[in-house]
Amino acid sequence: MTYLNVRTPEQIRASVEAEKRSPEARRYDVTRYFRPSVAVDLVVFTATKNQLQVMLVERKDWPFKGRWALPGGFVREHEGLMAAAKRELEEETGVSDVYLEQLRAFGDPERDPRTRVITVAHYALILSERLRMKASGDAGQVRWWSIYELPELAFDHDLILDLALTRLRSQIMSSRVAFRLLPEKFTLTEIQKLYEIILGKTLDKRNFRKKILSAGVVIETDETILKGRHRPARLFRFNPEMEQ
Amino acid sequence: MTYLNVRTPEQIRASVEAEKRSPEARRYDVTRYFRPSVAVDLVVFTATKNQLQVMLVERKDWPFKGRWALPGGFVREHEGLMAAAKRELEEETGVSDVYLEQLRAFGDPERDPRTRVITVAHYALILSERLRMKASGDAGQVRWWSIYELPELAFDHDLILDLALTRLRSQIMSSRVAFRLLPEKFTLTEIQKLYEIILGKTLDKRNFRKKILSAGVVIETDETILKGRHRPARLFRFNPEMEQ
DNA sequence: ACAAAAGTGTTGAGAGTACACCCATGC
DNA sequence: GCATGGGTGTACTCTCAACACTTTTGT
Repeated sequence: MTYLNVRTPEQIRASVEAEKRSPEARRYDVTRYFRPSVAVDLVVFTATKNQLQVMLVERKDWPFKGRWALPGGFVREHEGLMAAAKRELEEETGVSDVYLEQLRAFGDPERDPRTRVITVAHYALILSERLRMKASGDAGQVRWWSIYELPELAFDHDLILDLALTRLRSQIMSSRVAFRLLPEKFTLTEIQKLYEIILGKTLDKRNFRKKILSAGVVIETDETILKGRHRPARLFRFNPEMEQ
Repeated sequence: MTYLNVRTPEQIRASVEAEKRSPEARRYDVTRYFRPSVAVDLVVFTATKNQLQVMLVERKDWPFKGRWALPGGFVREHEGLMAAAKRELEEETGVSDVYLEQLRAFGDPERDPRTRVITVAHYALILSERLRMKASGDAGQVRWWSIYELPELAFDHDLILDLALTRLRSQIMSSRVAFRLLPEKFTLTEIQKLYEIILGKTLDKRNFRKKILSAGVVIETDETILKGRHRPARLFRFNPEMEQ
């Protein structure tokens, strides 16, 4: 969309500094309006044990003692939404470079019984092997739950999870996000298993391979891997040119 | 997604009332965290004069005097995000039942030079004939702009508009949103013109008709309309069963 | 030799695309 | 009768889905 004039971060920052100290600033004080708390919540998916799993934390704080919820927390004053989500995820898991994408904001006035909290939901994909989960802050235990055997969730987190799952499934076939859930080198059967876990249905082996290979998203390596008394499988890696 | 347990609004409200007055409430006061201002912004599209047009308001308030921006405003204390967007749109245009959908939240800490404002962007589709735009509140003039001849926009509204346009174009072929931009009865040529305006390219008449008719989204009426010295056109109406 | 997963092609159906002429009307 | 937009069908290509047997290894 080249016909839209997008201001650079430098231009924005310059105007901020120039205008913030203007004598007119006080007259138009927007902070007089109602200000809600703003949080970020994360739907963190991983695929293990033939199940698509989602990360939940057990809340210890009032009024949720013992209820499970999505990891998340409040946005800080000088922090973007994505940055807040990244920080919360790292605090909870110790992992820093993950695939993160915003879903949308949830702002029902009664979604949080404590006070008005608007939350911006994100979803993340993560290799479970990289994880070393730790409890932190107000949160108690952190663990993976199969999406087919979920506990009752706090707030409107069931709605958020539902949306995240729908989004993940609709993106998986048309984009390359699934490769965020795979190690550097993998077999075609491993990718297929992953797709089957995410979509919740079996796929035809020949059609799947044809599609993956003709899409050019994987590159054949000259390595094979042997996992049992049968023919060894060829290893592939993701084609970095297909990042889009 | 039947395996997710979604709480009903009644259940949520009940727990709110039960828990809000608990003696523990004060100990876990979440309002001690930083609270930004939260706004909703609207990308309102219409199609007229062979152009896709977007509604912009001229700001009179500091520090934007004379700059154009998307219509929008702050979310109130007991108001959902969609409700806030609807209210702002009605204040600005007098029109109440429009198609509205959330895009996503924009929260760059420096997107607003006055203070930290997180905005939840929405897009709307509206029949321009129904409009009676009025200036209101802090806003000056309101008018339609062709998406191909836009002024420089305030804030990050160029980014938001860009996203809305991309979303509209990708939804138009797979969903029924386009019919929100048409009167009750219309000719097939009128729909085609609308699609061409939105997508910014010409379409093949025979293929377009084949697709629209076989999708079952329109119902033939027994009326025709005569607009010039040529064969009269058949009028169709939207099939309400295809709402999805 | 056999168990177990890896690997490999063809066919039919449906969707999308390209393309050109007759029809009904007002003037 | 002619100008103007309304209305119609066919052929090709490409994508998707269904479907079964051979290969390579360890034991």
